[in-house]
Amino acid sequence: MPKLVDHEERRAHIIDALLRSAASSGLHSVTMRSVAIEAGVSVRLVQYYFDTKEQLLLAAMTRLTARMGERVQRRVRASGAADPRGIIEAVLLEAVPTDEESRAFHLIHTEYAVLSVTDPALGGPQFLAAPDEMEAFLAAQLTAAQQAGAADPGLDARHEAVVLLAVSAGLGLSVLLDQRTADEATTVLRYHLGRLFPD
Amino acid sequence: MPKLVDHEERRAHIIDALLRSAASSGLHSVTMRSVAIEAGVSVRLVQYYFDTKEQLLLAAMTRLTARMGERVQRRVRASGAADPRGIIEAVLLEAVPTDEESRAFHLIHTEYAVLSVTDPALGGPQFLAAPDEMEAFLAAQLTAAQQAGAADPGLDARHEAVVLLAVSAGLGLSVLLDQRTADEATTVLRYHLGRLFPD
DNA sequence: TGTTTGGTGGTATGGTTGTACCACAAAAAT
DNA sequence: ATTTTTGTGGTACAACCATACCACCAAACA
Repeated sequence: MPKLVDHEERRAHIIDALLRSAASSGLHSVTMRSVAIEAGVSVRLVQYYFDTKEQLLLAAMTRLTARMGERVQRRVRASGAADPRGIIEAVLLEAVPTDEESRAFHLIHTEYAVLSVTDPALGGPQFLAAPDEMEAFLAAQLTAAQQAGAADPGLDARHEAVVLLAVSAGLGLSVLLDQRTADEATTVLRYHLGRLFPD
Repeated sequence: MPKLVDHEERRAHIIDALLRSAASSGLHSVTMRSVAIEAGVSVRLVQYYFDTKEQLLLAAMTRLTARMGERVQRRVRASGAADPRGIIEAVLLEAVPTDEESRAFHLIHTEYAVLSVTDPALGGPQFLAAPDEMEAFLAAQLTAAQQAGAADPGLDARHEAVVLLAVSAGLGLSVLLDQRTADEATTVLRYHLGRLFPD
């Protein structure tokens, strides 16, 4: 079997074109043609590597969540935080779109999420697994902080984890909608963390 | 001039058909035809009362936000709350979709909001005014509660108002995405309020 | 009574979309 | 050397969309 091109690399190239296109004009406006043009290939090629548009969208969503996960991990590592508070802060601040890439990711991710409510074709459980995991992780970090005496022992870790997730999602969305600047959102998030971790 | 039909009533009827259609299959999938069918009228009529699709969508958004505002007011009145805490709780709990109507409203509203990020035709400031007003209102209520000795005096009212708005939006979204039940969201929201208003 | 005007239906049209189909080149396998 | 197989381009097609256009009816006004 002749294999001249790296399939995965081609697919990634096309998906990135889709993400770029979706970032500027919205996920709803991406078409096979627009993706092809943005990627600098023919429509036939997009068809070749992703049989149908639905599969293309699905693959793009998978890649998107993967890239977002990488960003979180990189940020946590870059923050150099070892204590629960630093880790929590790093994780949650990733939900606030600062640079253009982050803004694009969150916008598209939100579009996918909203779309998945009415379109069952887009993996329903795709949007359930990650937050569930995150919630458990945050609760564990909070509990650890409480045991270390860093966090208010009166807190209900489980509930606070849900609040943290909700507030970061809500703040992120408000920044996306230009209701707030990223700096304001960051300040508020830090303030809220300060209430959980008394100095 | 012969005037057999009430224009506003006809428009409302068509818009409600749009909202019903959008609630079940998503705002992105509403077409002139689908709205006409749902409303039981001809496509020509939809054209007649709303010249273009864009105007139809705009009118529907206006009506949607109006209906949502009414719901908030009705809920506050129904709660019979006179103290800041009761009022705040009533207002924020309206962001949690419980009944089907509320769920539909919030879904469509969110779709509009996300759409407005990339589509400048949909009123940009439409989504800025309401939250801004709400934030000021919540901050004022919090300050009043602090002065009455009901709320923790150590709180930064302005920041807490932003947090409240974000957490209710985030919780509402998570309920919409079926990440959480409405009951869980309600419990968490009440828990969070309990932290601001010590018993 | 005739004529304007508001309300309605049906249909044509120009454009776009996802996808299927056909052809062809070149590398691998035989 | 010939026959697969993989990658690629171009194009055709059926469906659907928003909108423009044409015709008609009945109510109001003259």
